[in-house]
Amino acid sequence: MDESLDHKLICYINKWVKLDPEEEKKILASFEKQAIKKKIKLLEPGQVCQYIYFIIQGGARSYYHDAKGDEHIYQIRLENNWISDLESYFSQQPSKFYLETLEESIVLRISPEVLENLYEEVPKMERYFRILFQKAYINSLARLNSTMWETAEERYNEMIKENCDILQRVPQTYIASYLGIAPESLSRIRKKK
Amino acid sequence: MDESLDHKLICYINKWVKLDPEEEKKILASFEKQAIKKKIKLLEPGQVCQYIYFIIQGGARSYYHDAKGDEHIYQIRLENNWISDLESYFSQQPSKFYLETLEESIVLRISPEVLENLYEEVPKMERYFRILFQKAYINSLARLNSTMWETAEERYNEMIKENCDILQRVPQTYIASYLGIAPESLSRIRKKK
DNA sequence: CGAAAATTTGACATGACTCAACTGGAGTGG
DNA sequence: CCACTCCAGTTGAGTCATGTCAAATTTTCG
Repeated sequence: MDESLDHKLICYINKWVKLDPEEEKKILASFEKQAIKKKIKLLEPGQVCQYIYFIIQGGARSYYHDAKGDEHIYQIRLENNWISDLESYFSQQPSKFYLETLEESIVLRISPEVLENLYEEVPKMERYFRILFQKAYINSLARLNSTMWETAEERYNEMIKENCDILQRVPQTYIASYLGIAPESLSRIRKKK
Repeated sequence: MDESLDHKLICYINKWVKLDPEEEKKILASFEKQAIKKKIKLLEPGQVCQYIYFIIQGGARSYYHDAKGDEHIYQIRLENNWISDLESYFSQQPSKFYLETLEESIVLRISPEVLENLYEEVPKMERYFRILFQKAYINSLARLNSTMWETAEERYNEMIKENCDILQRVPQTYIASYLGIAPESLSRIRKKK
């Protein structure tokens, strides 16, 4: 498998903390690379989430089925992003979620134990994840806010402004679910333009 | 001012990382205590958010005015919780939010520069905040999900189950706004019971 | 006690959902 | 290479939860 891809993770982390070569080596040694075909499940409800995944290539989504059996998409992530069920991963309790590739993908994965060790060995990683979660939290609050107070149309327009690549690569139904809209409604919104 | 209150912060942090007395001292030295009357603004739109606040006693909310001038509440926090506008605080860009006490309150506050120093002096704090943001992110995703896929009534019921104390101490209009419901609708939901 | 604020109630409007039918393009097999 | 199926997306009609606006009522607090 192409070793140069590992570099993407290091690049990404280096945006927020400055790593020396020794640290980079330790980090890369902590992750396992995995190649996955399209529409393959990395996690299913009832299982404990064993890994955080960094997507080097491809994409994935997390979703679940509610009490009525309806499917709702929590996250859609393409390359250079993390995906997991953090709640299950950190608590080591069974997950309610599916984790599934959207495309043929390559990921780097790390288990909670190895991550704990990595925090000890490379304290900058603790800093990196502190910053990562801080930003994720801020983003999530913004998304929460737009879901509460903006119309479906406004939310869709913001989405295409910021993530036009996702639109090209992911079925419309998934986008709709991610935005909290019925697929029919999203279709009508798109027609208006 | 009552010194014993400082202990609350240490207790709270000690739930997640084990501090020795030396570290506790450094942490407490980094925070400034502030007593604030009811309905006082700690931050207004246009200002840069200078502090993260740990509420020892009392409570606060963050809110903003949208383009139409309507007020929306982002967060409601009582004692033993953090409140701030993290986006402004970490980016040092002007905030869009108000931060206002709900009751007469006592807080411990810390500026970004002092917090950076504290991370250096007491690396466990970096770990603590990593865990804090991690949990905040997970909670925020859950709140997002319930806003998207549950009815106003379901959301209200979950709220009273988990935060019945907030209900007693905060005007209903605020709860409604926090839940993303019109105050009239919340009133009708409550009547049904 | 009285003014101001918060909450409730009523009447009505509407954005978005649901369900069902239709369309069109992609992939499959004869 | 053409029919056939399948699935995502679209369209239409009807419904419903929740919002809006205005008025009435209750609560709060100086």
